[in-house]
Amino acid sequence: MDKAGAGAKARRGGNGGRAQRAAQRDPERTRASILAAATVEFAENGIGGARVDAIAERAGTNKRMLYHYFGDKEQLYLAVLEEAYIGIRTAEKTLNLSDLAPEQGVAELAMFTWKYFLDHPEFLSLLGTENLHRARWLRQSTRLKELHSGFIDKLADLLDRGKAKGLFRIDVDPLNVYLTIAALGYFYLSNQHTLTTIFGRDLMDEANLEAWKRHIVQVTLASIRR
Amino acid sequence: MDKAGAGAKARRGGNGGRAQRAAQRDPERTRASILAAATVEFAENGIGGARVDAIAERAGTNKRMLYHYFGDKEQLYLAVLEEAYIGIRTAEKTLNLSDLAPEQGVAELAMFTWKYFLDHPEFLSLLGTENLHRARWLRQSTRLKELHSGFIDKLADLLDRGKAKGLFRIDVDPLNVYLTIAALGYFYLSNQHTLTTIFGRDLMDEANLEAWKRHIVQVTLASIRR
DNA sequence: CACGCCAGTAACTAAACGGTTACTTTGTCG
DNA sequence: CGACAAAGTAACCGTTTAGTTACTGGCGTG
Repeated sequence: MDKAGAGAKARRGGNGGRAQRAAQRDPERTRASILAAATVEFAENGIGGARVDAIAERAGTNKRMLYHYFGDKEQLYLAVLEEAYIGIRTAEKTLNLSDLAPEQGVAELAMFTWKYFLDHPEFLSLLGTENLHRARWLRQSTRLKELHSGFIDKLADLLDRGKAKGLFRIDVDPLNVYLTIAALGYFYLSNQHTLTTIFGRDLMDEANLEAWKRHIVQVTLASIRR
Repeated sequence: MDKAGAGAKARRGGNGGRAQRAAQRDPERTRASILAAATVEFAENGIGGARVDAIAERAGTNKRMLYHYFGDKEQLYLAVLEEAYIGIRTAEKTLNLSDLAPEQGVAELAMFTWKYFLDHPEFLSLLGTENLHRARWLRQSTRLKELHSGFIDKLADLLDRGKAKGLFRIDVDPLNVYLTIAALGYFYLSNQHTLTTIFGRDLMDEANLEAWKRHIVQVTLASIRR
């Protein structure tokens, strides 16, 4: 219907200044919009509840294209999962901990993780789905195996500096610190619906979100200080 | 095949000593075995991935009985969820915190929660499924709404005693303490597969499990002490 | 400038799925 | 005993689902 409307995506660069209006035919855009639609569908319904037809419709295309670009439902899911992990790994790189004082650095890491989880509920949901299936797709993905988190090494340096200054206990384990931060953020957000129902407190209220962020920082720091 | 073998379930009590061998026809047992099979199936596959035929087969019966006792797939799922919540609430009652010293009590609560999660992976999985669907069935269940956790009140008393003795900070919030304990246990276990894959450490190794239990206690206490 | 290739469409298919029907078996109670 | 109710079975049904086929239309290249 509104084919002309949107993007004005130009394929400038690389091909000698041939700036021309985007065609109705645009493989990159089609592929991207299928991926975006699939991310929503898989995040909302899990892998068993996701519908291929729904993805195609949401993407504004049809099933044939979906199979053309991604092979089948499972490979599409894998592409979604890979993109989600690439997203957080990319974001992680923007965080520079090496310039900060140890306590400040841990606080920044905690707040960064919290904000990322808060801004990307689909990532949390996909993690949940992937764990339900015992990381079946994650394990099978060569791309993702290479893409390990840089956090742990950075965090280890930060903690070492804190230990040297006598701020942190010497037996503090970097992975445990990261797991602590991730656990506090993940559980609060991913289980918000059952928790809100049972405890009758709206966890997504602005004030409560802010309080929990401070709680994560406080708990993390309290657990590593001498 | 082995119909005669197992249960020797007797319907003693309440019916005037009429102790007789369990018949092949046993509504209670059939219902229970459907429920048990459904718990496994829903926990393993989520609601969208669970198969009614698989449940019937696993239960050693057929679909007609499943529909006879539970109505439809969604009501069966609700029954499974209700039973899971009843399970943890029942277990909670065995825990007596009022006789313990404040720090000891918090430690007991943390270890109890950890052990319950560790022993009941299906409960964690069902929680995940329920949250994926925004607590749709939990909210709709009148039975579960009445069944709120007794923990928070008990914990509040315990914390108050600790505050009076000058052990805990006065601004400590009972729900936050419980969320902290639950978060640390839930995340570690429910995300074990992706975490193990990415960080290359077997989180379910006996030594690591024990270390994480101590970690939960330590973190929780460190976060509430003055 | 036409030819081949790739993006895109819509209608189709076979299998799987949730749910039902028609029927048999077993235990209970007047 | 016999009749009624509830437990149990298996075959069946209509719909939904993942995946495919047969086709159309636009774009770059030789």
